[in-house]
Amino acid sequence: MRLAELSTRSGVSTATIKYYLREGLLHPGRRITATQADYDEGHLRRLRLVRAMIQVGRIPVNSAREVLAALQDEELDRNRRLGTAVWALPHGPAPDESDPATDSARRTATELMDRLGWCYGGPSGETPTAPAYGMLVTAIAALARLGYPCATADLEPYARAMERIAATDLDLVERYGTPDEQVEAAVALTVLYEPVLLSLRRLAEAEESRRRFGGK
Amino acid sequence: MRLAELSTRSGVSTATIKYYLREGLLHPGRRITATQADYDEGHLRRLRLVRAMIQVGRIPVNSAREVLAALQDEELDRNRRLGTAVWALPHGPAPDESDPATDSARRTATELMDRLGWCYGGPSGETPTAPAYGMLVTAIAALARLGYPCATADLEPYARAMERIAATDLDLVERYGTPDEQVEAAVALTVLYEPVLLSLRRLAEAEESRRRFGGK
DNA sequence: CATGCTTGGGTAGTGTCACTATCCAAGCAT
DNA sequence: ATGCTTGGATAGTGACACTACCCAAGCATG
Repeated sequence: MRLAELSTRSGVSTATIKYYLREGLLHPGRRITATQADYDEGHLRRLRLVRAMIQVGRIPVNSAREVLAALQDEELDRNRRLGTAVWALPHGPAPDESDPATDSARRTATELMDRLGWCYGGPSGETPTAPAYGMLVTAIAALARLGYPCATADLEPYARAMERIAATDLDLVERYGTPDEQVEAAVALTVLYEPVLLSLRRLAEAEESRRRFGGK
Repeated sequence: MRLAELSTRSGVSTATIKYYLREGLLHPGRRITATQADYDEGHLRRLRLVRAMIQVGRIPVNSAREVLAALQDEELDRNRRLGTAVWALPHGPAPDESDPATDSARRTATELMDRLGWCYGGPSGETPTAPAYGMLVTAIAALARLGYPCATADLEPYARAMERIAATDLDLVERYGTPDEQVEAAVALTVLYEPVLLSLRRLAEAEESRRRFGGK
């Protein structure tokens, strides 16, 4: 398959594919002549994954490259590959340590983790705090600054719901046979179910609001 | 309070505050002299909301302006104000109608809504499909193109979880007294709980993965 | 009252990001 | 031989969220 065909089959312009090749999100094709290269189904699949991560999952190109690199790092076992990949996902601004609300938020988050019995360490297990943990602290601090309640008890129902979601996620992942497939599936499902969750939440809120405040 | 004090109290640079004033995210201060203006606690509060929406909630400046405009539109009742505000939140690319996966995704989404008994219309009730609905269709289609299962039955547990989350959200909102406060709270909680949910999900996935695949 | 610093408003510039347009030589097709 | 297509490289584009600079008006200080 040549570049033009890869483009039509994926719906991505040749210019953009060339950009992804330059950025290392896609392996170079097999060179046929000095001016032609051959791409296969693997390229097509990877290209679709890249597009979905960037456009639907809103992952920056640089992060996508890191995630993909982690996916195929032969040095690592399955767990670490997955952990490293999720580690590379964007996670917003770091907590603002100069703000006292951050300290308070960090205490709330730690208390929540304790109550749930969660570890929040990295893939290597040496408990460098996960990026998602910083993301949580930042969000709790922002809510606190605005005067919205965010005590451990307020967060617990959300955490419990996410516990069930995570179990469902991993059930889906375990449908896949090989570790390689599982790791890719885990990343794809983590990233692409995010918009699914957020949109379902907004729809559910609209529905609940309609039910509570009159159905007209 | 003058601009400089607003800046130190909020932690936002004067240049950025001036930018927000220009963009209409913040009302102009009360003019004292030709070169001085006075800002109050309301400005500080609004500024913190704007910052949180943009930095933590990752809302573009233009969308934030629309959301805030809807919040204080005196023409509308509470439900419509809220609906209009949530309507203005970013919702990713529209579904790609030229792709057959989109048709299939739309059928899946409709079936899901039916099974849950949800409406998916707008705040005005005339059922122009909600932006969140398009967001859902886009995500399902992307998953389908990658070969990941996304049948109605796969989505239902996620939707059920979000149903409970939405109920919790609205319980929090109902703590607030006046409709004005409730509308602001609803938007703030919708936007700022999104990173909370996503980070909790990633932490829960890490925890669940640790439990299933060995805790070392 | 002169001097110099600060203030708020306006304009123009910056860095990042995700592409996109253009150019070029090599090749294939007729 | 001629002209179109291909892949690679370089430079440019438009959106975005600021950010730096300039200016005239004010206040503060000796």
